Amino acid sequence: MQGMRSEAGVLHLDLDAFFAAVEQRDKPSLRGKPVVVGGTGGRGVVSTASYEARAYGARSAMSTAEARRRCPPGTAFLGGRFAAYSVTSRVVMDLLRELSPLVEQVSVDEAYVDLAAGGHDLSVEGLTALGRDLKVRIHAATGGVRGSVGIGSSKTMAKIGSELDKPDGLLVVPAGAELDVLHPLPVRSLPGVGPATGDRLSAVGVRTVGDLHERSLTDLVALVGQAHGSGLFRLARALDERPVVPEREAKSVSAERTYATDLTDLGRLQNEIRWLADRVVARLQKEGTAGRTVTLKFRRYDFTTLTRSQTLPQPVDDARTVTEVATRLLGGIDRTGGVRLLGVGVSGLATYVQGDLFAEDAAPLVLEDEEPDVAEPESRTWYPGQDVAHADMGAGWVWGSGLGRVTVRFEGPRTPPGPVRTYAVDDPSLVPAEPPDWRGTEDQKSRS
DNA sequence: TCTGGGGTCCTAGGACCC
DNA sequence: TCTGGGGTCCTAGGACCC
Repeated sequence: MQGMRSEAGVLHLDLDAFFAAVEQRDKPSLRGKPVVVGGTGGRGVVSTASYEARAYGARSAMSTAEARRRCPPGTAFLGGRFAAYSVTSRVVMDLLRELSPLVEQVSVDEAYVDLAAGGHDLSVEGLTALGRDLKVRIHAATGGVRGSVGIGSSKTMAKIGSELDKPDGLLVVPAGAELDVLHPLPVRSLPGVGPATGDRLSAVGVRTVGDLHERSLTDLVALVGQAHGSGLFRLARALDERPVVPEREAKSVSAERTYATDLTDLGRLQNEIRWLADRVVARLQKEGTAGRTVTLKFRRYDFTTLTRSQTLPQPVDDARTVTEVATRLLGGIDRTGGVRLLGVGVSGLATYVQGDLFAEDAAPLVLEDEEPDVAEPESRTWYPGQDVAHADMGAGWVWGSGLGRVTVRFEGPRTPPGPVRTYAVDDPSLVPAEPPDWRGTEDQKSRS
């Protein structure tokens, strides 16, 4: 059948209660006991509950407070040691790479392997032996961590296979048996069907994948949208040709923080934004990348969440610009009642080299009357976010710089959005000034 | 003490261009 | 003067995943 491999050549591995398993491995006293790893503060949530803790009802994404209520005295609540998880994860991923050059790591504890690309015996017996052997090697190499393996003709079938037989499971779905496995399952067990989609489907009587199979493409698209609808239509028929892709470029980098108590003080909010921007920028620089869009995420005391973003003419990776753009975005948000969470992100990423090329031919700015002399060497240090004065245009701030020119937006902290102009870097009528005074955002807010 | 932190993808509307 | 599509970019929000 079109869209389905004729053999079960994709493997999915999911490590069982991974964080908790590493803790139990490293602390023998925790073995056999309920262990909950996650945020331990007042607003923490559970990352991983050991199977012993799951027996009491502890679950991932549950508030830690709720997990404490459910679990008996003696349950270990741990904050998590991500370096240890990361090292253990690498050991496992290296084992997978011995199976095939095509390994797609989805997260620290999950990966797909294209077994067909690894030249394996893809008979059911061969695959079963391979899966069994892999599980044994993982357990030995990690010192006790176990995983569940699913093998099928597509990523979806492999993932469903590992899901159906965990923990410590192994399920091979032979080519041709897909629909028999799929159709009795609740739609919620399909990857991509969450609470919202589940409710919508349920409302029209679709509870199992078999029910889904009976619906027309048109109905499904009308119900959940074009992309999701056609995806579900195909999934119900086990049509999934997504390849196993080893490395994917990151598309965004972000950092966010939930505060133990809601913040109201503007100075404190600004400090937090700076701290978040520093973290994001450190990672951008480590990866040698930069991005054009800066996003501020904002969660109010009542959990309503909004984002504000601004796309800059050129990619940025410096703390100053990211901080200032994010701080500016904060100015437009009503903070009444307090802030539960702040986040700062940078997206539209490009590598440094690509970034320069991009800026060269895609800078959406018309060069102004004074022809910038690109050949002229940069005689002065300009950095995005810097305040400047211009003889004709008045006060502004540096939006982007590079390639012998500087882009200025004439929009000071106390002035409304103004025009954008690009000048040669040595334009004498452009004069650096003092850093902006962000206390001005209060004025900005009351005026809007 | 309800509801973390890091992501991806999709949708929809408006601006703008051809 | 009115009416028109298509395409891209940007912004905001939502669903989902681990």
